[in-house]
Amino acid sequence: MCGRYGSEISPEQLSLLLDVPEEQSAQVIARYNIAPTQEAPVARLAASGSRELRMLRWGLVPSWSRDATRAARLINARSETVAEKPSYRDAYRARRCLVPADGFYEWRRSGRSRLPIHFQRKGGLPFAFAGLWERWGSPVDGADLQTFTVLTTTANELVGEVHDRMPVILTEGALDRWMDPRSSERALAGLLRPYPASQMERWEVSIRVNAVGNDDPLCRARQPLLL
DNA sequence: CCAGACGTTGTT
DNA sequence: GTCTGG
DNA sequence: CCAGACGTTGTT
DNA sequence: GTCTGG
Repeated sequence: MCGRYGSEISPEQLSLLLDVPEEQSAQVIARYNIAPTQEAPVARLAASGSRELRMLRWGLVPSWSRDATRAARLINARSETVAEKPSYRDAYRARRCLVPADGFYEWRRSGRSRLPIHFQRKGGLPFAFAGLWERWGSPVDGADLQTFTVLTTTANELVGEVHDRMPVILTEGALDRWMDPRSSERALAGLLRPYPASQMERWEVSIRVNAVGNDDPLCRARQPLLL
């Protein structure tokens, strides 16, 4: 699965990767420990028909939710069932998005402790998670909350040694196909595959990434072997 | 008909 | 909002 | 995902 | 153990 990630991508790279205006990507800062309930940049189709980059909250809240308090639960959507699940199916049809990143964390349980491992494309190349976004308006106070979730699939061999699920990573042509409103459901399903293990790398990092308040390059620094 | 769920993960 | 269970 | 709270009263 | 907040 994917419950934390990082995005150290320059505005130029972001605009190139996502096809969004530079005046929007220029506002985005590098992050090393993005956690559920926090705001993060997401590329989506604007009303004009072109793409826009907007800050949305991680943790999808379905439009029919009574309240937004359980949002932090829906940080991931299983790609195998996303087209049918009531919480996701409308967004899957009409509100797919791209979540820029250049790495993510998985935790290995060792007794009582949880040891984080950083995963990235070889060389740290940027990519996008396949995402969905949703709009929720409180009937009471007129709030307009916009949220997103990250799709997951079966883990590849590299991630599988830690967890059986991993986020869906999109690169190159897959980004446009994911975002194309005309893509068939069959075509979309074909994109929701594990990214090849041969094109990824991983290493252990410090448990300082466990605390959401730590958000700096040290979060992804290689952890020297400790006794 | 109304009431209640609607999700993922991990662990047992 | 929509579906399932009672 | 992990960390931290999980309760009430009264006082500052 | 379970829920909420970040």
